[in-house]
Amino acid sequence: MVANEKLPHPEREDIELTAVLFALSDEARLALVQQLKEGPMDMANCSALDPNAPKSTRSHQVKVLREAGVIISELHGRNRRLTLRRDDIDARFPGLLESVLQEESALQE
Amino acid sequence: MVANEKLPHPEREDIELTAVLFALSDEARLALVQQLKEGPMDMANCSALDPNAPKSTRSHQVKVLREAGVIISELHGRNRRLTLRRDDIDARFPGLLESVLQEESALQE
DNA sequence: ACCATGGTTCGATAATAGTTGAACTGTTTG
DNA sequence: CAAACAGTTCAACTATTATCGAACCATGGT
Repeated sequence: MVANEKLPHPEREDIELTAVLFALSDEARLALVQQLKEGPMDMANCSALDPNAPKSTRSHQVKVLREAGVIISELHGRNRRLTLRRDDIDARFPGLLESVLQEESALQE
Repeated sequence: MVANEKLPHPEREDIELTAVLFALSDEARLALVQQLKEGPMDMANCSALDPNAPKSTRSHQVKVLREAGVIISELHGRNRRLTLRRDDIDARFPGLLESVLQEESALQE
C-alpha cells in the first residue's frame, strides 16, 4: 500500500519510449536517475538536483521524469521520496536502463 | 575510403549520451532509426521520413540524428545514403541501441 | 493551533526546437 | 552545358520547454 499518491504516475503499459528518452536526454535529469540507481532517495538529499536552483525548477525536473514513468515520487514524511521504476522500465524496454546507467559521464563533468 | 564527407559527423569518442537520447526521443527520428537497422538506405527511399513533408523538414530530422552521432549521411550518387552508426553507438553505450531497436511501437502507430 | 519545512502549482518570460519556403550546391542524365 | 534531381542552408515564424518568483498545500514538531 503506497502512501498518499496525489501526483499522477503512468501505468507501466502506458510508459512511452520517446517520453522516457526525452526525460533522460537532459544532463540534470540523467544525473538524478544515475543517483537513484543506488536506491530511493529523498528529493531534498539529491545532490544531482542543484541545491542552488529554486525549488520550482527542481520540482519541474522531477515532474518530467515522473510523468515519463521513469521515477515514482511519493510522500514520505514531509519529503518526496524518489524511486527509480527499474522493474517497469526493464519490463517495457529491456536493457535500456542498464545501458544508460552504465554511463558515468553525466555525473563526472 | 568514404566518399565526399562534407557534412560534419562527431568522432566516436565525442558522441554524447544526452544528445543521442534527445535525437531518439522524437517519433519520426526513432522510426527512421528503426528503419535503418536493416541496413543503409537512401534518404529518398526512407518511408519513415514523411514524403509529404517539405524537404527542408526531412533534412532537419536527418541533421539532428547525424549531429548526435546516430547516423552517417554520405553522398551516394545524387542521394544521401543513411547508415546507422551501430558500431560506434555500441562501443560508447553498450546495449542502448539494441534496447531501443527492439521496440516496435514507433513503426506501428 | 501555530510555524517551519519541503514541495507543488501558476503565470510570466526566456531559451530552445521544429517547420517551412526560397535560394543555393552538387550530381546525374540528356 | 542545361535541365532535373536530391538535398542543404538560411531566415522568419511557430511551438514546445525551461526557469523562476510568488502563492499555495501538506506534514511534522512544538
